[in-house]
Amino acid sequence: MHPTDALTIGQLSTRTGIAVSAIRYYETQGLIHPDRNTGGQRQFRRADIRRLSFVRIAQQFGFTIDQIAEQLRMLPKARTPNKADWGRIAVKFRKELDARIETLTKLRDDLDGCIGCGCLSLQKCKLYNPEDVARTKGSGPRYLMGDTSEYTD
Amino acid sequence: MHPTDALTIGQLSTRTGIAVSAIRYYETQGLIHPDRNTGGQRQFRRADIRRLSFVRIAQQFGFTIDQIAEQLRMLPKARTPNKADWGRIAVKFRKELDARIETLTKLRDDLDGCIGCGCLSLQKCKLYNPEDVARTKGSGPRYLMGDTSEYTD
DNA sequence: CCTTGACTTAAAGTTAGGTTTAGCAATTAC
DNA sequence: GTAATTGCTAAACCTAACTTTAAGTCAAGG
Repeated sequence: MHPTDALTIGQLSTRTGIAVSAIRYYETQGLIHPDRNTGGQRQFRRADIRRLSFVRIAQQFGFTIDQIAEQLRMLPKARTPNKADWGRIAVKFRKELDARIETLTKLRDDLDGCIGCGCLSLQKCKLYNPEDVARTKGSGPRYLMGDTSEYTD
Repeated sequence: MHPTDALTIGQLSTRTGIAVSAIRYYETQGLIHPDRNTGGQRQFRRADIRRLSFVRIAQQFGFTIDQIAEQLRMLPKARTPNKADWGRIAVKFRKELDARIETLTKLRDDLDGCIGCGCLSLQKCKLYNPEDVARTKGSGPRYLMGDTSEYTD
């Protein structure tokens, strides 16, 4: 029952638990590059199961599709990725994760300070002035925090 | 120059660093409930500065507008919220934060295991089967992880 | 051969959290 | 008093990450 190791999109979906529509979408985003058979249908390899699984894990970690695509581009194109290849990527993710945990922990500690003072005051509260943001735009008492969005005004 | 403590939307925007359009949006989402003057323009109170600042902090923590609105609904409507009121909310957030840090830390530790084995194998890898998710839907070898999205298929 | 089920594309729809635009009214400044 | 600001609403637009729909093609079984 496995003349070749090719998988249809439906089979890949079943094996990974990822919706068919999502898999097609991932192709448009450059996360996977399936071949096509003579009829134009996608043909995946078993290595794509791992690839897609990696995508889901990375998403769980909070990475965007673009960031994930960037990592995947570092995998060898010529051969099937091996342990070491995946390991290198995992190390990068580990670093990112460390950073995020640290940020969140710092935020939590600042919140602890706030529970004590109950202030939430623009001038005094640490929460409004995390060291890693603010300050920069030096224009009086504005800019509470430089959050993820670009439009601070 | 301050006959009453009422603020226009522009003033509130300046004081909080939040765009006027965002403030209007927050009103549609029930985060703030400004009065109107005779001309139909919004009139905010100084307490709204704190309220909006709280919104931004909560967003930094990763909460959605809906979740934030829910918390804000627990503030007293009759009087201006005091330290104790804000403190109670902060405690709830602290708990949520703790949970998130824990999840992320666990994920990181699992990743550490993976760097060692380099597996990323559906059957064996911890990353695919975090204890807190999976299992539930008991239907063969599917459902890698129950991530944030609803459409697992 | 023909039906059924899986697959194809393109385009439109969805949610979150806003921004932008258009056309008009109220305030403020001179 | 009039011009420049600022504010108002409604509706359209934006990005991410997909899903849904429409209309049609391919593959497998009997």
